[in-house]
Amino acid sequence: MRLARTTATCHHKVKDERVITVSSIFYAQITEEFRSKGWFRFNFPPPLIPILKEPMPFARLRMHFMLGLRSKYSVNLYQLFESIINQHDPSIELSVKELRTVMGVPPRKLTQWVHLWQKAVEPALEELNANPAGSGMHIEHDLVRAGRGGKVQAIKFRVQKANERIVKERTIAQQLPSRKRTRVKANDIICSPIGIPMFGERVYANAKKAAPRYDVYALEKEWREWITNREDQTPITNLPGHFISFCKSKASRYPLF
DNA sequence: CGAACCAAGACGCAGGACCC
DNA sequence: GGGTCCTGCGTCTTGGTTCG
Repeated sequence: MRLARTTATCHHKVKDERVITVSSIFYAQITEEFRSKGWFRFNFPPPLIPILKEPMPFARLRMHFMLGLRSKYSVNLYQLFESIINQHDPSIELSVKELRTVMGVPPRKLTQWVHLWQKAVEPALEELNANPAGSGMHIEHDLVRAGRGGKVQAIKFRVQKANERIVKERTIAQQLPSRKRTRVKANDIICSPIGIPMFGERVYANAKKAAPRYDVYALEKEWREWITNREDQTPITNLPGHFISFCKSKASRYPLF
């Protein structure tokens, strides 16, 4: 319940137009019977789905490492670097103003470059580079100068994965099943707490087509009981397809008019 | 509960070097 | 020559923790 009340605010673009989306992170609807059996069914709000499907804004953070960082500026820079490290070109150039925003420097604080550098940027880079095994990365930088005195205009960061991270990611990639062998689409199954997984909206939509006028959720309950109690416990490779066939068979034998 | 302590963060200054 | 940077140092503020 608490999670369902958590809201997300996303700044993104829709057809070259800047949009702010404010939404709950998911909504939940479940019968008392399913709840008593330990099932939890949730759906993502429609405005959030295209945002969640876009992988670029997301990064996998190492929380144990992040929590050990001493400076708030180290934390913010670490999040930035994790967001670009998997890109083809894992580098980013930020103006001083953008750097201040990214690092979360309050307005009218560290206004001189020397202070920003000495007290925020340099200590943060040193902290992240001091433990490449923990951060999983190594960061290099170049200062972009211009004008009299060579005033710093921008800073370019280049992020490299640490060797341990490269080896680990290769190992994980080798352990993943081949995509060609994956018959069930990811959208078809929402979560799998125990036993038979719950289905996504696409499966229910197809089930409604297969069994018009039927309550597909009641059919699902019937199907799950049958699956659980059947004598022949041969594994079913395509559960969503099996459920839809069950609905189709039921509707053809007992059509509702 | 309040004082003492500590670390992080913020800011200032001096002197020298560099760039336009 | 003026503007800016860097290094090094010191001081102050703030927030959190520890201890009596």
